[in-house]
Amino acid sequence: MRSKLPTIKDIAKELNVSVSTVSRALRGMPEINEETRKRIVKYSEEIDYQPNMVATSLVKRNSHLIGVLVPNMDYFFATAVKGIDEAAMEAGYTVVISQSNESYGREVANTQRLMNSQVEGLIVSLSRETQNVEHFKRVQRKQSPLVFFDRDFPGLEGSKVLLNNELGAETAVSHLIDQGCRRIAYLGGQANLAISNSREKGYTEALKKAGLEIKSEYIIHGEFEKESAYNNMLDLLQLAEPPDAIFAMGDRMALGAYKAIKEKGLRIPEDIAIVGFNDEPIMSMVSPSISSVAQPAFEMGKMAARLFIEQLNSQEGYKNRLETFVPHLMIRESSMKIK
Amino acid sequence: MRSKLPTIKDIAKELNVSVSTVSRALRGMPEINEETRKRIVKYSEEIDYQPNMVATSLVKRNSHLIGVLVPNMDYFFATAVKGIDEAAMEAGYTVVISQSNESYGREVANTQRLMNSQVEGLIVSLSRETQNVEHFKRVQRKQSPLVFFDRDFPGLEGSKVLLNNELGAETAVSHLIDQGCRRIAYLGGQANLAISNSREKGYTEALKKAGLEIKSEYIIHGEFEKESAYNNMLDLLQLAEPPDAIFAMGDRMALGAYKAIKEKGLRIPEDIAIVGFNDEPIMSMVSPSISSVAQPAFEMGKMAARLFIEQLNSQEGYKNRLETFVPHLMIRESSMKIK
DNA sequence: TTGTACGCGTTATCAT
DNA sequence: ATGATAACGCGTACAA
Repeated sequence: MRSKLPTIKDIAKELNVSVSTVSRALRGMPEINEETRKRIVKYSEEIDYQPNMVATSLVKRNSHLIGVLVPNMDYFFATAVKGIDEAAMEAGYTVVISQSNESYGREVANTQRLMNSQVEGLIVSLSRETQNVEHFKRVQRKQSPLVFFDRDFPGLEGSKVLLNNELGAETAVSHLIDQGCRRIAYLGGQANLAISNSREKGYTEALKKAGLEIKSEYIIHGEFEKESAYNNMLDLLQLAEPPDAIFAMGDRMALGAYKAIKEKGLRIPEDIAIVGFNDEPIMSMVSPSISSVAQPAFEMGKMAARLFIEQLNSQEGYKNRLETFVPHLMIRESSMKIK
Repeated sequence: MRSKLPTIKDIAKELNVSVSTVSRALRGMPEINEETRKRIVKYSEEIDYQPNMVATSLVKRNSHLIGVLVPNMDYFFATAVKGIDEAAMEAGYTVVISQSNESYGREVANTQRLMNSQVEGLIVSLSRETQNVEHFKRVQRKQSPLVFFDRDFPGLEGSKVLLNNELGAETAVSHLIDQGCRRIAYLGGQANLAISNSREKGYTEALKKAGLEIKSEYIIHGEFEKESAYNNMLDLLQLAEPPDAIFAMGDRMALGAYKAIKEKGLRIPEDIAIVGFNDEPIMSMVSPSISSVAQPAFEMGKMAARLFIEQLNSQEGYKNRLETFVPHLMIRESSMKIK
């Protein structure tokens, strides 16, 4: 279906003026007679004329579309996307979102698809599976802006908006130490994940600074899901010296540990304190509420969009930028031993 | 930045053939000499030629872009969008997402923005504030496909993908009755909201069928947020005959009630049972876990995209379609009084 | 099988 | 102040 829409040609014909006059009038160029401009504007509104952005894009060589590729739409990414959207909108850009579902294959496919969908460049957060970033080379060869956020990878080239994960972890663990915890365990992700490693580093740093021993049996590399953390927590509870605090690299994992601890009849935070990472809404909804390291997701998204547009408007020889954000610890019941 | 990209013209010049030959070869048209096609394909790959979709869109008069407008990115919509994306991708379409943040003003603005961004039509879920749907008339005048999902409004014209909310509510309340509950309260939204009313209707239906009295003090019209439900629940507990079960029109509200009940030292489900609506992940994560009515979000999204594409490919005189989905009750600890 | 020429809707350049 | 015309990159009748 879809019938033919009116174009500036139709307007020109109807009003006996040239297309250029119509074009100029509609775009409010100065050199137009006020009379004719009014006639043109009036008639355009009558027939509900809408400019065809595709044609404009072709001439101007831009689509004003930004491709966004995220692993999923959990709270963090949904919020970040809102930030991207807001900044993009302000600058007159529209966002095309695509989810990789944490799958490398889909990430590659979606990268292609987005680039073929007229987007002017990409804002990307890598999938958890991604261990190869060749598919982005194409984007760069095209000289298109490429901004990564939240997730990094060795050898990745492009502007980046990252969180100081190490600092976040260190802050969280130091807080647990301040609360009197001495046997703090780390529930982390697979050993090759950049984010997990940064947070682990922050964890060990905090322990070192406090002069506490780093015990390998307190450092767990598991899956991201709740179930995995639940099982790992049960194992931790079997230790001769079970931990008196848990720092989890993600809220899902924190919730798994939380469940295991509760089921064993132990008290939170009295017996075992917990701090998670991401500050998902659920953390404040459960009882006792759970402390968590919050990321400025919205701000990070905004910044990503800003870097994108900056690069778009830049001249030859743009240098990739790196913006690092500082996380903020949300202290809740699960880690408040000292009232 | 952004340098000039190679076009079929460049390829034609380099290979001493005409642009039409290149165009045909690249799109695998049959009437091309196998020799020349190989030369062309080979060279195109060498210089990493990427077709300019903007130009193609202009000629073909389609952008293969679907505009999606959702109120937010909570679990339901995130999942629905995944469904839309999947079906769209299969059909060669790309999705442009925009969030209204439950604001009428943003909905209107985003509708305009999307339509100006070359999308071929819209898949929309209304914002909670929306009480006027004039802004969609424009889309329809353009003969563009318009599909609404999840949220309806009187007088709204377009294809629709809805949930049988009444049935969902009735199922939930009947289940509570089966579990022995007799004083069931309904935590609903503002009185002018279609979804809230449908669910309220299901609630009263179930009571009627069981021959139970419908008490107005058990029917609450509040806000969607947890806090509002929390306060309303506290009020309910003050009644001479407090309810022995809560059916909430949304999970957030269920969580608010949940919190109030727990704080008052009452047991769930023994003293008061709870059923929510939406089946957000959190419902299975808390303890006791909370029953909830699940919507087939992914399938609903897929269907919306299918209707969209169907309409796009249809001839003159397409009739709007209505697809209704059946919800499914997830029974969990919060409503299992009979083991 | 291949080439020529025009059109898609708009903007930009150069005249008038 | 306005008009004619050539782009933008690609697809496609029509010709050859």
